[in-house]
Amino acid sequence: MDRVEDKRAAILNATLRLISQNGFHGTAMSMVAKEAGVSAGIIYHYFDSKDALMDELYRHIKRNFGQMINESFDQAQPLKIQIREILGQMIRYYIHRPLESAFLEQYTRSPYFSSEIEEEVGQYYLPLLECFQRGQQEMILKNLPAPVVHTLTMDVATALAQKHAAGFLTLTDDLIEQIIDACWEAIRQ
Amino acid sequence: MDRVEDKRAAILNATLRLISQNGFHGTAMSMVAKEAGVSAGIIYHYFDSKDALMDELYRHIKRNFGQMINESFDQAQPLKIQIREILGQMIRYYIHRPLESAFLEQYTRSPYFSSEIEEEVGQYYLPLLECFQRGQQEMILKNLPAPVVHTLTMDVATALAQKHAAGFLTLTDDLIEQIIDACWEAIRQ
Amino acid sequence: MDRVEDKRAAILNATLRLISQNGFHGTAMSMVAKEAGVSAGIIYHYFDSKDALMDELYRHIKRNFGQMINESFDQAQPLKIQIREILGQMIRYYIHRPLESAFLEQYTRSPYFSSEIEEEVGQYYLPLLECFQRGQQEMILKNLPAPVVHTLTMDVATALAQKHAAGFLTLTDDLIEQIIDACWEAIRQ
Amino acid sequence: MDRVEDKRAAILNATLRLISQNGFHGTAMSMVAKEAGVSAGIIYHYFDSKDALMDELYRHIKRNFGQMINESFDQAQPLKIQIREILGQMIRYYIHRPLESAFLEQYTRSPYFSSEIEEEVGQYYLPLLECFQRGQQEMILKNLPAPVVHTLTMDVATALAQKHAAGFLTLTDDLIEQIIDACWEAIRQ
DNA sequence: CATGAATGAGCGTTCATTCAT
DNA sequence: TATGAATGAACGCTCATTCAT
Repeated sequence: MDRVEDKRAAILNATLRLISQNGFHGTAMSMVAKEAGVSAGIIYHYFDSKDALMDELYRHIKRNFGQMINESFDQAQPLKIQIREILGQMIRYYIHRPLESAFLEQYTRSPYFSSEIEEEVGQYYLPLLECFQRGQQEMILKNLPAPVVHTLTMDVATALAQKHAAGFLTLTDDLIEQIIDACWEAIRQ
Repeated sequence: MDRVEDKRAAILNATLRLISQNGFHGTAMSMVAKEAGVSAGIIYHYFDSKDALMDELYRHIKRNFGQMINESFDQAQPLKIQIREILGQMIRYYIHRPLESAFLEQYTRSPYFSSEIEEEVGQYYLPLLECFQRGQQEMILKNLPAPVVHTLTMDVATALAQKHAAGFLTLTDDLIEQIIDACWEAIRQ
Repeated sequence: MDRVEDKRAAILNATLRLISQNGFHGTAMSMVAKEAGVSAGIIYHYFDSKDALMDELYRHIKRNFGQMINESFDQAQPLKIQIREILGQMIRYYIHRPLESAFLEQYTRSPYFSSEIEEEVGQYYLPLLECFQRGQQEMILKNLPAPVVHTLTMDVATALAQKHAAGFLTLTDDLIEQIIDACWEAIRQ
Repeated sequence: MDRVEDKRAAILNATLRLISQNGFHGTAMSMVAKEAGVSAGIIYHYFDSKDALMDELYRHIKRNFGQMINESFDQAQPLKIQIREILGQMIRYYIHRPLESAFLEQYTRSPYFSSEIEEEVGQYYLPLLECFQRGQQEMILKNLPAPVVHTLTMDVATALAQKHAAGFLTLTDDLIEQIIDACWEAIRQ
């Protein structure tokens, strides 16, 4: 990885750390610069604006998450096992990445959130969507709209990751398994 | 209700409307004043600061919600019916109050959110908590920590209310019933 | 004149002084605030933006100039005397107001200058235009387009006022009379 | 012309084009670099600073103009014809070079404009000045100070060239002749 | 109680200039 | 010579908060 990519990545990482702690409003560009160890001006060499930086970070996180999900498919397994496995990956992913989950919660409730970007990152989740659709066709899952399924799984995961990070809750491996079971019960037929 | 309370209430209502639309960052105190039909200065007679106004609004909403929940208890019913009824009230409450649910989502992810206030508003939910505890003792509900149950019910409700308000989803009465069923399946033994 | 108008006027005057010395680029809003003896923020209470402040100042100066010109008409005089009189007023006006003439020169060559505002302030000059038109109809003046006449009179006046202010030239009353004669010779039939 | 001079000239040309369109304030050094097809850093190899670049461009234009004027002298003609010829050259020069005239108008009203540079470029105009002086001695021209004569001829030319370029006026050959006549009438005895 | 003009720190962003390569 | 990433001071502007009236 060359210098240029290092600096770009440093800015994105600093942004992630600060936003998850202080929110969008509480994170000044000058703070990002300081945290990343660069000057204030150079951020605008890599990103057009604060908004563009946020959008880029969102895409980055969603892309990583999508890749992880796609890699975890085991087509040899029966659909029920596949779906439970995906569910577990999703929940564990955010629980082990409190910064990312805090950022996503902020982002999706902010004016930055737009249909265009949603459509763009949506492509990373086509295999996942298809899997859930097959689950509904084969009567393994309830016939709920995709956003509802999304809420009953991923939104629950990010919310719990936040509570864990904030100290309202301690997520042990055992408890994580129980949560996976609960989510599965919510969406299964 | 006298004049003083009218003005206080007008400020709180204006704040709710603006925050749910524009977020904390997008809502200037001068906008609140205009929306409420009062001068900018007088807000500081009723509230110590912008933060205090937000905290007060949070308490107000949580108090209302708590009252509604407490009023809906029907002790004559068996516990299972009681819990399902509460579940339905919780979900319907936020789905029919998109402003409140938008505000809560913003607030709980912001730096305003603190343990002290959580503890304070927690008192309104003691009967509810007790009911869930009995459900767990009687083996009707899974033995999950309170914040997890909270996430699987109220957080799901606020998230879906938001998606409904944003147009990503249309919540019919039928779909609401299905969501209630899903939440019940998630938490029941 | 009340306090509010005093402060508005103080800001406009400070702007005029600074722009005529330093140009648009060289005049920061913070300098205007300091020069006017007010805080930086309050300027935005009276004017929407730096651009709007400049536009307002331009309108202000053009309005004053137009009033002066209109008041100097003496309909009892023959047209030739009237036109020479107007010419003298125009030239003297800017020569005695180097700040205004410096501002106008800056403004008319800047991106602020727009057809809409030109049209708006143009109304103050209808009697003047009409007078020149009659001069052309009566074969007293050359049949030149209005912008050319404008250049041969007002633009010459502002340019000379600038050179006087910059010390490249000393404008005595005698010299001013000679300049009036020269402009008259340029436009007369 | 070698590479070095090519690059220097490219930077000066790019600057002329951009300044005439966007003004000093609207022309960033990075824009000059892009327009000239060079890197931002190299400009500082050829010019000490942005100010020095502007000064150099001013000298360049004034030198060209001076050369043109000096070459157009026809000593065989009577003085009156010579002066009228020079007048025509001056006016036509700027009218056919709107970029240069736009730049000059910006420059002469800016903080860049200084007596030292004026003195320096003044040398290119000695033959011209001498010619006007002879005109005054021979009672062909009015006995006006040099800056006034300058304003009544060159400043009029640049102002009209600007109005032509901005579309406020259309300068036909006929009209240009009329303007030359008007300027002549202004300065002749 | 109530107003809204006033403050000033802080924001996102730009850009002339430098310097490691 | 030449590049363009990097710097950081300065800009226009916002807004929570105060205070004379």
